[in-house]
Amino acid sequence: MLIQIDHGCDRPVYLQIADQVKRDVALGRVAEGDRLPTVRELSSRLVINPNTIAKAYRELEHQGIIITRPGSGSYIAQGSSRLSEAVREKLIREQIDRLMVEAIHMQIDRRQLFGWIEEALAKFKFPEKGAGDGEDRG
Amino acid sequence: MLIQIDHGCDRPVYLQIADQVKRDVALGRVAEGDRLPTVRELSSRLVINPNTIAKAYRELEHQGIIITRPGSGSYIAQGSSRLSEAVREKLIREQIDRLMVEAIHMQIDRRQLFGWIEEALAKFKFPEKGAGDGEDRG
Amino acid sequence: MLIQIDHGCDRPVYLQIADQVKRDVALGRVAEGDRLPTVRELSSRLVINPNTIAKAYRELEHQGIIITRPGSGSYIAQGSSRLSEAVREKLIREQIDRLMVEAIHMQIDRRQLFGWIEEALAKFKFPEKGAGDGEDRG
Amino acid sequence: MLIQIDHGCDRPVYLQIADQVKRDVALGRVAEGDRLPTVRELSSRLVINPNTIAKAYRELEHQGIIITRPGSGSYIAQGSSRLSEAVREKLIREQIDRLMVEAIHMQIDRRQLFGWIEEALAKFKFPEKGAGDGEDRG
DNA sequence: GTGGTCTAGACCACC
DNA sequence: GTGGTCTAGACCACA
Repeated sequence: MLIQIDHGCDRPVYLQIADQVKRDVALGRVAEGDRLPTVRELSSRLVINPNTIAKAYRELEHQGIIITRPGSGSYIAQGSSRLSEAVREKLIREQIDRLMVEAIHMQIDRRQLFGWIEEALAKFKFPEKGAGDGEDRG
Repeated sequence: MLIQIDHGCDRPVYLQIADQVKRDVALGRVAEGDRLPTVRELSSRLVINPNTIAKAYRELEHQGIIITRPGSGSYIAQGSSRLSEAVREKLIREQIDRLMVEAIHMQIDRRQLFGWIEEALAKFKFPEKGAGDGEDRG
Repeated sequence: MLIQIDHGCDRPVYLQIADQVKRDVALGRVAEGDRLPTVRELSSRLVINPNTIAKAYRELEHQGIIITRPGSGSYIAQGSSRLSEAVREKLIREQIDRLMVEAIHMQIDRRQLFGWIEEALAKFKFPEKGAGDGEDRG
Repeated sequence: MLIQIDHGCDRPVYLQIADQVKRDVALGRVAEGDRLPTVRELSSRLVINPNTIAKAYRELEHQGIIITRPGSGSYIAQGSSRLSEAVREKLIREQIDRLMVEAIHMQIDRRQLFGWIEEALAKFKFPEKGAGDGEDRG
């Protein structure tokens, strides 16, 4: 699992790590039950304090993305969201709105933005509920 | 200009204010040259420390969204981003990716997400510059 | 808010703190919106590292018991459990079973245990859904 | 003796094992003098490190639940707690309080909780010593 | 070996 | 003033 930290970025390091693990799960690059790098290994690889890695893993565990077994290591959990449907819709729609606002202020036009979104929709591995819906996209 | 603060939300107050000003510009609710409420007025209306309002305005000015004329007030600036095209594309695509990651982890399916995005694309006021804008960029 | 730490106990200090805050909420000793002691104050009062207090508060926030606003402080949130009904029942019944097992191995007899449980049921402030259910108990 | 390990659970494996042995004693499924599986047998059956099993047995022996005779095996001991009466009462009452706190935060109502407790009280095999045991204690 | 807890202290963002 | 992040390092529990 490749993880990169941008120390110039204002996002906290521990969240950058959590983001990237979540991203790899979302992209299908890691599967349920896969073992994550140990705290110490990632710590020495990224030259970051072990506590910071541990904090990232704890955050992921709180979100139900991984489970961590003391003495053994951390593993990708089953994908499950504990939030109600209404709350999830609200959160995602807010995030979409923020994206629109940013794009407009950066003078991205609608067609360009739409193109990038389509690329992203194709790139990620969505959980398709029905059969035969999106197999030829990703 | 209507601004509402959610103190239960984890987003800093000064960014909530800046977000909403930017949003109103993006939605076309306010236009270039419009005057913003004074720091003092907004401060008493929202029952928020004036320093916080001032910080929000400073943030907006830094992003080029408004201009502040000492002794006169703050005004909506021309929509122009000072960032290079490459940086703007990178930032927006990162934001799109984060949206995909969150949606997947909240088990939103692709079709549902696409629907919400289409609604948002329609709702906001994009600067359409004609058809020949970014097609040869790569 | 009175909080006491037993350093001889094997339960982590940060969980002892979280337990006692939860307990005070459950007993009705603090109400929604009440402010908790600041991290620094509790830290100096209990002679415990501020990070440990902060960890307790973060745990409470993850459980939805409190909300914490940077720069302002931490406050009791609305009582809400995010777990599904089935999961909640399973967790509580497991805890009841553990109680029975311990009591039996400590040779507490059934009547004695029942008495203590009745006392506890009366002592705590349960959310009574219907009208006129348990007012004469607590 | 059936023992099952939930690796997803946060309770340490060695305590899960000890819990289940204690539970079987409390339920009357095993009686004094019964022989426990050997460390080696349980180790291979549960696919768990023998050290972990040994630790569970050590814990049980420490609590006086089992006795281990080197070269012979481990056996269920006589049910007797080495703790003083006051300490036992304190420990059990604390456990009852924790149960109340958790139930309240999970929004279980008093009647529902009482029902579950009654079921558990009936399910387990308490050592009823007659009616005149602890009436003048507290 | 693994992760968890706790301490001590620096620095930053927010109000 | 408030809490948040990160570092450094000691010690413990678990497998």
